[in-house]
Amino acid sequence: MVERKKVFIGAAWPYANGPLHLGHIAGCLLPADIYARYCRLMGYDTLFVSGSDMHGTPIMVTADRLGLTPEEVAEKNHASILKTIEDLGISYDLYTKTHTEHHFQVVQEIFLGLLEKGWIDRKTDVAPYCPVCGKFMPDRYIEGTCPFCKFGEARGDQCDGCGKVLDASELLLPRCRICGSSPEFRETEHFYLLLSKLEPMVREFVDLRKDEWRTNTRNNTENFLREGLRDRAITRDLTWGVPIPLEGFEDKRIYVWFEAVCGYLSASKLHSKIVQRPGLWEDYWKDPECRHYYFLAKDNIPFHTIIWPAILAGYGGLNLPYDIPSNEFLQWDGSQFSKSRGHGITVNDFLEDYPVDPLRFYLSLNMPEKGDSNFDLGEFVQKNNTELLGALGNYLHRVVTFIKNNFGEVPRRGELTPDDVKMLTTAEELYRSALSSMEKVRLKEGITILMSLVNEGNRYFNGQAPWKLIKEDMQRCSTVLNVALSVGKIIMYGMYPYIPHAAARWFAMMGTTGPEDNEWNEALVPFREGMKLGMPSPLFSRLEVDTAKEEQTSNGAVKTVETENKKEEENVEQISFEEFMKLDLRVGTILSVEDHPNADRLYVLKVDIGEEEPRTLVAGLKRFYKKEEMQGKSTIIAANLKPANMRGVVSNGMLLAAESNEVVGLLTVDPDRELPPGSKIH
RNA sequence: AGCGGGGUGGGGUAGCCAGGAUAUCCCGUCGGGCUCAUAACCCGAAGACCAAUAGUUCAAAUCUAUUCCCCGCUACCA
Repeated sequence: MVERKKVFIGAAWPYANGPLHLGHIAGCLLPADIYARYCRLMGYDTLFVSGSDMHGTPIMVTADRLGLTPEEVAEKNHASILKTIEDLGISYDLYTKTHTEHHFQVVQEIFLGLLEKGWIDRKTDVAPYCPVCGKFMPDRYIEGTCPFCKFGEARGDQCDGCGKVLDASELLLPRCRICGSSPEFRETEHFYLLLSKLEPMVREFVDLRKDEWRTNTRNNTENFLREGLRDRAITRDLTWGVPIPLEGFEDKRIYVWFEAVCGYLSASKLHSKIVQRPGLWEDYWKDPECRHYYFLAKDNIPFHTIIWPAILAGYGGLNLPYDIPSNEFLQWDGSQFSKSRGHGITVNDFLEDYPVDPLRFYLSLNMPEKGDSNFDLGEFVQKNNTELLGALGNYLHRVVTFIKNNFGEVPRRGELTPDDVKMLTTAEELYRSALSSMEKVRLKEGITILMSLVNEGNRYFNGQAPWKLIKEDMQRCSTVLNVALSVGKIIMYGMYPYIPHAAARWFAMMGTTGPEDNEWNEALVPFREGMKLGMPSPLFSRLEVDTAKEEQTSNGAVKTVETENKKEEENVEQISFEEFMKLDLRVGTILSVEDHPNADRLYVLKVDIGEEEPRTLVAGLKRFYKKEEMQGKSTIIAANLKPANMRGVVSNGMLLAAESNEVVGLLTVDPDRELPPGSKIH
């Protein structure tokens, strides 16, 4: 007997700093699920896992702001993500999380393994330590004078003045950004993953596999390798994360980017435990025939093509990735989903208004496999109504209701005409071709092929016109309907990975069970003649854009931890008149507007505020104003703002502008009054 | 600025890696058919110098070079 093909499928671990939005779904969860369902249908021995990534600084920051513990924040979001996964019908064998004893153990095992083999080394470094705050400071929390250009506000990792990458210890006159006190440089010992030593193995792996990867996966990775790999610190002076399994490191944790990817392995092992087959995970991780697929968005590529393979190769004895189908981003209303800006919509919110399978269907058609794609509500509704319902749903429904009304059971197939044969052959061909697209993880192509089969079905049905045959030639009518129903069966087998809920409902209606594992072939076997049919009811319903809702969502009603928090911030604190008067607001006339030499979104302005020399200001208005539009305008300037270096140009003050929903307008001075530059505002 | 992706009929897209004869599909527009089906389905028509230029080739949307534009990431958005 031929051994079953084995497949491990991992979907990138969502970061538990907020609920999932549609972008996450389109980029990793959904494609991974479709692929997993496809694999099971093909009879592959499949393991499909993921989990929530719970550690790291951003979660700590959120926790601080909300007055919660990091664990509370992460758990809350984990719960929300779990709900989304369930609602979407993502068929994980296990969805777990990184903040578990089990995960700790697995990570620590890998860590120690690498240490033992010499792939991890400890290096003592001096790091800035703030005696007032009582902790080591992350690079971006320290500022000082750049040793190269003497710019006074260089950050610990990079100087904004000259753009040079810095080490915090190089800074002159360093200070803590939180309390302003000057940090001490204390010795701290950290562990480094010696990527420079692992590089040959990574390179070998990449060269072996890259030809089958998507363009963006390949290019991103090669670019990374071209610059050569640098050793990276994999521990941090933090308390939120996976503990280091060695004495003397109680105040340090293994950093997320090392630890989170290990989740694929820890989740696999946990799954074995849960199903009470302790050695099961080895089938997937130690059998070299098992192919590993990782589904992720493009921002995650190097972690899966370089770092994770490096860890695995260094540790030894475990399978490296096979394919890494990375997706571009799904946009909402023309721009990036963003939790912090409240742009986009969460899946949970979306599913309150619309059913799951139309969403899965639309995202499948619109998957950002090649380039960024846009989620458009109007288009979503339209695709649902015309393709999912109009073409697919209607085909199945017209066939089944016709049969139900006239036969009540699967009609007999008599002698086949060339038309019938052609229909059946086409159906089989397209079905096989769709499966082969899915095999190559060309999921968009797969569903498109299936939709063309739906088209063929409708055409056949129209051409044969069973509603006429029923009056003229009962036997012929019966055959046509049998063929049409068989085509429907094939379609729904093919569609099952994409719209599993609808598929299951349809098969239930037929009085059978839905596609089982290893049943892809069953699609080509006609339903048993004489089998009684259940009561047909439409699979999909017509949708409408709820305009009120749309208004709300496109205005950014993403219910995230962030926005909840924002609301609190909007309860603006009252300040005294004296405090207000601290602001030196002046009328300023914009003399000139130039592009910033080193930043895409910035202008450099010369503004006359009544001083001898015009002020130089930097403003991020490029997206909202043309140069000519700003030239000559009298606007309001905050004149006593601390100067700031904006990517190499020092800005002495700030233009005042109002913003609402991405519409930005400068505040200008009443042109009917003579108010010279420098006039004080109060 | 560095990196990645992309520019295809009115809108949204497929095809490009492995170059070939009428450039795909959905919507929209126009005309027709059908009446089994959730006003769904089917047929036909109009509409694209495949971003631009140069090159390779018997042959280019597809390969090469250059340019322009869009999007994202990084940075930054005072």
